[in-house]
Amino acid sequence: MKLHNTLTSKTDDLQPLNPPKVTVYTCGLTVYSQPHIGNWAAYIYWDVLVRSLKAIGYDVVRVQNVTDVGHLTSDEDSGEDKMEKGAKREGLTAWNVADKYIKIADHEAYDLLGLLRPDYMPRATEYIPQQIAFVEELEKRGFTYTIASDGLYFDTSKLDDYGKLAKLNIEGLQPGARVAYKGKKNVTDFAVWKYSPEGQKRDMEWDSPWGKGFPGWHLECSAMARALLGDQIDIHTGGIDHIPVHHTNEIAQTEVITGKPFAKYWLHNSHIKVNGTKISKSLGNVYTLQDITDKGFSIEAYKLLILSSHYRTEGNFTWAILEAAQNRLNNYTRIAALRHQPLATQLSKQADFEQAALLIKKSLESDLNTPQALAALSETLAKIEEIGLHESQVAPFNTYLQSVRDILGIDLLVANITDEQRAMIKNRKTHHQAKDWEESDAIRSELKEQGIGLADTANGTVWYRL
RNA sequence: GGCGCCGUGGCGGAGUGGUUACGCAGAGGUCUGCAAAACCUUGUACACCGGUUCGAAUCCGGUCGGUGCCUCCA
Repeated sequence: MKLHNTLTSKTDDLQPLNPPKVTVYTCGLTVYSQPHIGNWAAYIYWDVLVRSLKAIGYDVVRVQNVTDVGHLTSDEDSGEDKMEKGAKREGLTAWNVADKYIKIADHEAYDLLGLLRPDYMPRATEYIPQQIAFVEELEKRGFTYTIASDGLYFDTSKLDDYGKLAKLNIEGLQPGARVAYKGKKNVTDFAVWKYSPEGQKRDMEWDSPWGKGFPGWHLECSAMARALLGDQIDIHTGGIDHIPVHHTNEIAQTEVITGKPFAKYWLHNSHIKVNGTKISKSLGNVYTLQDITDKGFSIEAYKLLILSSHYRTEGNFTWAILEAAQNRLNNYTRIAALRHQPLATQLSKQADFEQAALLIKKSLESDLNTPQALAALSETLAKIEEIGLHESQVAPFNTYLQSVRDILGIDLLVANITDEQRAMIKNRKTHHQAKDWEESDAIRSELKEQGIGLADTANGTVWYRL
């Protein structure tokens, strides 16, 4: 498996720390509002990553956290906690907001998108003792300092290699838009523990050796990754936006304590744009899965749209592009339905399904080249459409479709029609042969209402799902 | 201002120093009761300017353009 590693800026061969085990940590959602299609794009890619690793034979242990506290509205450690802000907006407590969006996200990810559930999905609020212990260790090593009535901060100047992931130019940060928060020793310093504002009661706050408050956002990933996966992990994934701050700070904290490289491979997905520009609330182009189904498109088509571009490419979303993906998917399912309708065609011309499956696997082993994998899938299906499926090839074809589902997460195992529907098709054939077009067409339109389309080909009538 | 990414045929989007990516859409044709599908034919792409090379869209430099993070948003 070759993967592009942000840390080395190169596409490296995956060499796990303890093969065949591969540990994967994915930065999860902050559960304070409705997830949008851009959020899901990232998880679709990492889902295929995990599926590919498993297909290769690795024993994957995956953690994906749930950020339910501490994520501020600014990377400057100023501003509000997104959770508390969401609570205010919805007239709920922060705890209720978290529960609400965890439920929604869960439904969308695992019911609608059909992603694989990670082995662990820890909530930051469930790991407060571990986070406090983590900060205590940082403090013991002299990496922290206090800003009165604000919080405990990590002193990034004490690290020689701070910013190695992002290749940060610390000097360059000074004159820019990024203004140092008051009291910080260095612009890049970040909070590991924030105090509850004086005279205010937060929904989420805990006692700590430094006073009542809540953990810094970056801390949770470091603490939970360590608690669940150990001092070192193989692969850490996340959005490209997390490179300069969040992941940089995770590395700083963890490596101070363990003295070892945190993650061996850092994978980052680019963001998908909408209408050629970034997804942003102020631009009003924040779409959800609901919007997709409301327009009559399928969630599976959206997955296909995402996988049609590489995870490191800035993808684009428009309704026209989604329509193209939907058409492509419809063609796939129409051909996949042939698994129930073998023809007495020439066996010698059949596709080599084992080879075809291997082609997909090889593409994904090449830094998760999903567009290339889909091209291979398209070519295989096109061949079946062209020559039909021989009776003896039904089983290999099904095996192939299963591997497509397992590795790409695209389910083309189209269900068979009912006996009744089969009888209707047979009945229509009788009328058709008798040139009784009226009756023949009536049956056809009745089937259409049941979601079954018919095509009279040179080899007879073929059905497909609409 | 700092850091980064990208520029491929109508749209989306891979890849490679010399060979058809692939998909969607379009055009012409064959077939066909109709419909749908299929099949055949069709686009000879790689921002621009230099350089390296026998040969570059693919490597190097520059120019122009777009876009992202640093601020609500993955």
